[in-house]
Amino acid sequence: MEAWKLARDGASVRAPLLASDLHLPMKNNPMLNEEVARIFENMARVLAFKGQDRFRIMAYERAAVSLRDLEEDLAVIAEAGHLQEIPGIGHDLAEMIEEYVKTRSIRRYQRECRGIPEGLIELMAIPGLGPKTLALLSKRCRVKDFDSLKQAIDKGTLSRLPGFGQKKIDNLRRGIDLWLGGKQRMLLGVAMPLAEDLLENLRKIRLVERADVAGSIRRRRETIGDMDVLIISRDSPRALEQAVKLPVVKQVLALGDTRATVMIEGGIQVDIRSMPEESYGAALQYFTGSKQHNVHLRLLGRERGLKINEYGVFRGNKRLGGKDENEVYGLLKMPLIAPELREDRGEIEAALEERLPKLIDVGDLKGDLHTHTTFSDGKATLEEMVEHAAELGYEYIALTDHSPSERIARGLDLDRLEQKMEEIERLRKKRGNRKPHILCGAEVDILADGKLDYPDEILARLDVVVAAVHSAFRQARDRMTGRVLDAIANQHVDILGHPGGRQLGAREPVELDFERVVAAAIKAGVALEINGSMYRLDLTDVQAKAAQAAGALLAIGSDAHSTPQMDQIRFGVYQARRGWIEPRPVVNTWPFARLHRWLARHATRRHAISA
DNA sequence: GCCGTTTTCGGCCCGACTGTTTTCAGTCG
Repeated sequence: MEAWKLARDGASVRAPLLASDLHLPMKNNPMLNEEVARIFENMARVLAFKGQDRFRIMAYERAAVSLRDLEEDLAVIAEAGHLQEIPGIGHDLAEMIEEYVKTRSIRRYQRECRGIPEGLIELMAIPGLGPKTLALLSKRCRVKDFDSLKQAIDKGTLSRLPGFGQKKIDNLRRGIDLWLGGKQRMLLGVAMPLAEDLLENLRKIRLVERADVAGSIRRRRETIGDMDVLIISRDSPRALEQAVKLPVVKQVLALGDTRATVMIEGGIQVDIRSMPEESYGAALQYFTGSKQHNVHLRLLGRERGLKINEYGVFRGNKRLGGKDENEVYGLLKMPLIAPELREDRGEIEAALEERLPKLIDVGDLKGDLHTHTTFSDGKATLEEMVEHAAELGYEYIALTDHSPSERIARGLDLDRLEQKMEEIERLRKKRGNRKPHILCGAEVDILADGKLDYPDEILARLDVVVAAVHSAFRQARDRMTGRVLDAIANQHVDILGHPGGRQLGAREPVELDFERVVAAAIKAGVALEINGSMYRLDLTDVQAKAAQAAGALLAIGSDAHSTPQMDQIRFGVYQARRGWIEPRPVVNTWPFARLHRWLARHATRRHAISA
């Protein structure tokens, strides 16, 4: 499987970056695990709605998470009889998975769903709307799906319910907006593997000479609406006919001689366009967008007497080019602009003046400074994480487990932290001179009052301190800003983790005076994180750009909770590229010696890191 | 419903926050 490398932009990739590149068996049905995970998730919701035992509910939730983390196909595991080796899968759930693999349905699930209106349970995914509220709404307001919920809110019937005030109703409205937004757009981290899978299948069709994804996926936007795919074929109608028969295609919405529209597994709509070879670059440029970027470009062309469309660049009827993207930009007297920059945020002017940034690439990273292990809520042991870092070719890795306030994540109390330090020391001895350097760190909660979750004398003994907000997200702007500034002012803090605190489609960012935070971070030499978790991508592209322009240091972290997730750091890099980020200010592109000097910038820290 | 190097039964996810209360229920992580 071809990784999503950025080779077409002249960048190189040093290490394999997909789990599929790392000798793991390929899934033969990438959606099967997800389908079962969704059923278990739904089962948990149904049981919660019925007010069943919370531990039973948790078991289903845990199983769903566990399945999503799986690299192998469930059908393969079931075949081998190893289902119960999956964490969180016992006798009963294994049986249910087997049944699903065989029959594509689970009788027990259907039994539990009986009598519950379709469309009711999914409402529980609305932030702020839990099982109790939903049960109440269902009983007292006849809410049975999204429409009836909306009606109940608009008619004002909710305010008559016990415990329902104006604020609660406003919150529910906000939750619905978030949910709708999250529903319409898919996370980049979900869409990219689907695109990858589709391209791989398209390229296997003999009549397809080339296939690429364009659109917002190619620009690496954090969420994706639909997918645009381009192909070259000598026989477009027949190639498209074969394309819509691929197993990943669930529904054919349109099929013509040069274009097909389909719905693929995962519920995403795909436009497949077949283009003549001489127009391919122009088409790739055109369908990559963004719209604003293209409008600006075409305007520029017109000033020079050129017409630009998806078939090429023309003067009158004379075709000047369009075979590849370089030609298109070249005819406008500018170098190729990386897809991530094409948002009309000044990149065209920068290209004309030859001051485009030299964008960071995955291959520039020399380590990961934000990871979790089994000491807190990670899935992989300390040693497994270090070993995977070695496979990625990293010079260093920081293991930054949670602090005690993060109870749900089994944050480390002082005893456990002591144990972790000892284990790291043992591992360092065992590994000798082999890379990577192992840094003992913590992701330390910034408590509601701005204090940190470990005392200073403990922080002083850590090699890397990532400080982050994990609670009291709704504090007013002044209070939240003061809280974060307090954390930055602590001399032991190195990185401000996921500064915005948002989760895509699920939680709004915190209210923060970002400029003041950047200024304080610069003064203190603290790096701002670009968190690579596909659910966070935080800083945003715009914030990252502003931070770099102001002179701030940055760190790109995977926030990995398992070894495969370490590879997701690429999403942080994509986000950085969208923010015009160059390698220079990103501390984890630095060689270890330089990173070490930075980490040891405060006298209290100088003794700490053993190398 | 899962899990087990004290347990095959009895633990497991409990504290913070919000909004609504006047002592607490629901939701979230």
